[in-house]
Amino acid sequence: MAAKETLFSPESVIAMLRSEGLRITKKRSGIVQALFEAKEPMSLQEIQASAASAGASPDYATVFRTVQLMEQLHLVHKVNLRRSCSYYELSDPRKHYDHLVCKECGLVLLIDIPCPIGDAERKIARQYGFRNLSHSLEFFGTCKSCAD
Amino acid sequence: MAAKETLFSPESVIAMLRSEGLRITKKRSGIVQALFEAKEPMSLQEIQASAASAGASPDYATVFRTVQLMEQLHLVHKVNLRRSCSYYELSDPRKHYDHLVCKECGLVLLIDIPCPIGDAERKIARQYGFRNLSHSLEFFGTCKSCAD
DNA sequence: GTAATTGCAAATACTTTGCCACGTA
DNA sequence: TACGTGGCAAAGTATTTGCAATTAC
Repeated sequence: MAAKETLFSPESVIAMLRSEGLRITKKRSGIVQALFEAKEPMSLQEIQASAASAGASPDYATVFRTVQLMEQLHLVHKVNLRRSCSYYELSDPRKHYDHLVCKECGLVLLIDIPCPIGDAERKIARQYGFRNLSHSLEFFGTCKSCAD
Repeated sequence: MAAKETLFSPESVIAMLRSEGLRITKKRSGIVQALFEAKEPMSLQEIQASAASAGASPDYATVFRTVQLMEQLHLVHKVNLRRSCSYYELSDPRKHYDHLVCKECGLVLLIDIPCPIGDAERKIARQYGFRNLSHSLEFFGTCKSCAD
């Protein structure tokens, strides 16, 4: 583990992949880029489409394998949108990725609350003996337009 | 909506299903029973297996449809375990179902923190104009035994 | 040049539906 | 009896893998 956290950017992620002995290809860069441009969690198909429109045109299997790799390296994680496929987003350890989801229309908003979880997280880590805690927090409800 | 919350038990869930005009069968009772006996969120397969070992032997499709029904009635919900299939657990409206998951071995613990989310939930509801908010909160980390 | 990576296509897994026999109310 | 429910089997969707061609280093 690094003594000092490096900046979390496409470049730093690429550097991390490289330092794992992985090769940097146009496809992989495109996938990393797509994840960084995301406004909300993406399905593998969405990642593929975004990477495609940015010049790289990775095969679906390539997206799958790259995301899987990044997941193992804790660079991305799955988000629960209560849908039928998996959604992924970056895991910047210094950021919160908490979401607000409309159960009716599927709208997904990224919310930046002053995170009431930090304290609880530390408490839980201590109490249960867990390390490297992160969390996944999603709120589900009915948005304004759908309430009408 | 009932003026007074009834006890959340297999019987009350059965009663709710009945009051929706649904028929109570051995299969459905078995599925409800399985969910109540669960120590952690269950996949459809696990629900099926549990119901089977308790005497009912519902078809997978039956489990799927029953759980889907219960989900629509807000009696169960999906939980994000960052795995490839869906996991379900009961939705007792008076309880929190927050989880602590080990990323290494898959251990899942139900934690009962004094819920620091309630306040945030109300704040978010107001700020974003959402109604009927509920949330899903999971902590991911490395458990004590896996840290060795 | 060597070994990792990619695309293709197939295999697997999970989810969802149609239809008729069956059982509950 | 009437209509909701269950099982079977198939269809639909998402995930995962094998292998030969390709490409980064």
